[in-house]
Amino acid sequence: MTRVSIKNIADRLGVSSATVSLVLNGKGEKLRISKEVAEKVRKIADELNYRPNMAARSLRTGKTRTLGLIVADISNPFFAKLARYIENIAGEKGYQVMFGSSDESAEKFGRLLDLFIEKNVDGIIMAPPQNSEAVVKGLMTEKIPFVQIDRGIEGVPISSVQINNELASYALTGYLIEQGCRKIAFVAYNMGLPNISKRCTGYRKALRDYGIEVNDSLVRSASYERFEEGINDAIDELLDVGIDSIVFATNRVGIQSLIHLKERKKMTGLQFVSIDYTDEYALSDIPITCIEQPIGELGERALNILFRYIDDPSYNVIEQVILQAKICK
Amino acid sequence: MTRVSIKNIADRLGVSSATVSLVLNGKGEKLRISKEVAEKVRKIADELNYRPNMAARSLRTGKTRTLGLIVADISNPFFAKLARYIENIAGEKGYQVMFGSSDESAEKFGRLLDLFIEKNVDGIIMAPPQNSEAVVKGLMTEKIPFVQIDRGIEGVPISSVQINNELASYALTGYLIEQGCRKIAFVAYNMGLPNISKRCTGYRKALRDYGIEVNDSLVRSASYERFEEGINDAIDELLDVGIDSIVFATNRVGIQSLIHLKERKKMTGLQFVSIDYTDEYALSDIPITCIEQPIGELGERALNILFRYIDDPSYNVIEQVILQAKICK
DNA sequence: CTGAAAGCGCTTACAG
DNA sequence: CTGAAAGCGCTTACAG
Repeated sequence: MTRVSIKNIADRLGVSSATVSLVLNGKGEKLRISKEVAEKVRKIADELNYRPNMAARSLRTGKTRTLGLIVADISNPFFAKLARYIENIAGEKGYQVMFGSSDESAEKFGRLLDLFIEKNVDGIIMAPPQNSEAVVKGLMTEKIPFVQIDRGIEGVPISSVQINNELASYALTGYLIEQGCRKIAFVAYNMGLPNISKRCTGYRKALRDYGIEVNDSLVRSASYERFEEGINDAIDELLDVGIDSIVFATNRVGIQSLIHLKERKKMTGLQFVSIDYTDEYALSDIPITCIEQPIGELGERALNILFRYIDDPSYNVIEQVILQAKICK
Repeated sequence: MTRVSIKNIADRLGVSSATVSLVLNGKGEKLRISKEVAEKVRKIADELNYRPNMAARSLRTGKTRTLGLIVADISNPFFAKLARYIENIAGEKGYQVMFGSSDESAEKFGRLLDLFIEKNVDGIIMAPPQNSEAVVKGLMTEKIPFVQIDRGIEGVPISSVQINNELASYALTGYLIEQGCRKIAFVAYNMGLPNISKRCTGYRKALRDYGIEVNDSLVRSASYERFEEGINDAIDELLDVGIDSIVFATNRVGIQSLIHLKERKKMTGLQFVSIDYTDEYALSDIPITCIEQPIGELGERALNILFRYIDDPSYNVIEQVILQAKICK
């Protein structure tokens, strides 16, 4: 049983497929198709359970009503929540979302980009990994609109939506200092990512501004690929060096660090702050001060920009949005 | 600058577009296109940065190399992880994934299904919500293959992959009883979902088998729509009734319950078990015994079945897979 | 070894 | 008010 097409409906009614198409696309009124014909078309389309074939429509119109979303890892709660917001907003406009996880690999990222382009997505939201400058710049020569989220390639005019990473980290570090901490560690992953590196800058700046010397051995980073071991090693080494507090660059970093500290029974006497808030922190007995990212607003802003590009191909203003993220206790 | 097509390449080389298509699809050898021509085609395709237009290919072949995934909520860690496994396995076979969240609403679920069908996805993985029997049965008349995951419409022959929900719950409840608990509560959401209802059955059965009377006032359920309030109310009421332990039907239920209990400072003296393991539990100070779902295997099994349907349209065996999930401490 | 042609299902200017 | 026709970019049997 093959799917019913516009032509099937047209044949059944003895009208042309153009008529059917116009009616079904709500352009019947404007192009003065008679009410009776329109009614018959709609009725039979309904009866036959007609579903438009988007491949055909896309081929004709060049539009797919599909967006591509490339994150580092869809199973990371931050990106999962972001995906959900994006799905909702896109859905309201009649768009579906295709997703892909880059695992912070520029190669994988590039492959996903190619696939999404081949599938003619109307626009792309992406968190570009390290070393993806060339790939992203290449994308600029395609006609497909895109917006960066959570991070942005440095020094390149591409729209992006992110939080004020430096200030977030600065505020958290300052908070620790005011609590009396002096041996403050900074734990992160993939330090080359622009957002992470800014978080590190904010940490360093806060120390300097408060007259505390920056000790590079207190700045640790795991790699994405060997994440758990990397974090565990970092924590072990920091404990050896001697610290009184830690700034976690992301929730994933914080959770793994706390899990390891708990296993080693070394939670006491340390203070923690973290960028990102998660339920894990709420349930943990260690008080931890967080910067909660406005994930909904990140998604909304990014999609607003993207849809503006999509809806008006002549619109070429670059918007780099930086949201302020505040400490929540 | 419009995208380069097969025809552009053909014109450039003075060959037919058929030749180009064959070469680019690796069928040049078999259909004996000369090595020289093939080489030239590949070279120029590369130079011009040719990208196939999938809309055109799909229209012709009827295939999109895209799968649809419908979960309850992509931001729920269980589904987010599932999505990641599905993405990986699909990706290896050259498929992309489009996702949608039903919010446990049959209407929304039906709409997502329609959209995915119109977009010609090659197959669908789905966690059907309550009251979606009619919609799912309707899908059976379409030619598009699909597999249920995490749950399955009861009494209908459709492939599904899920854990042994009843046994999981039975084991957890039995564990509590053996620890000496007698006033054991069961907290869930949307009790009408087949997987949740089975978890409840397992709980009841364990109590009976151990000779403990089932007290219906200890069985509580929140709705998906008013989740937090529902759980909080359930916990409050249970505390009033008096309990010594709780079986959490899912991690989301468990986390919200624990957050509320913690706020009310009522953690002590209670024992907890939960279906699903999460980092939240690991970091919480309350010992909690879990059934960890084999999410990777769920995804892998579901995709294996789905791809078998996709790759061989004549294959029509229905597979209902039930994985055993064991207690992990 | 390669080309000409049909056709997938739609949309849209054009003609009447 | 409606139809005939072209064309989006591909693939694939067919012919030579």
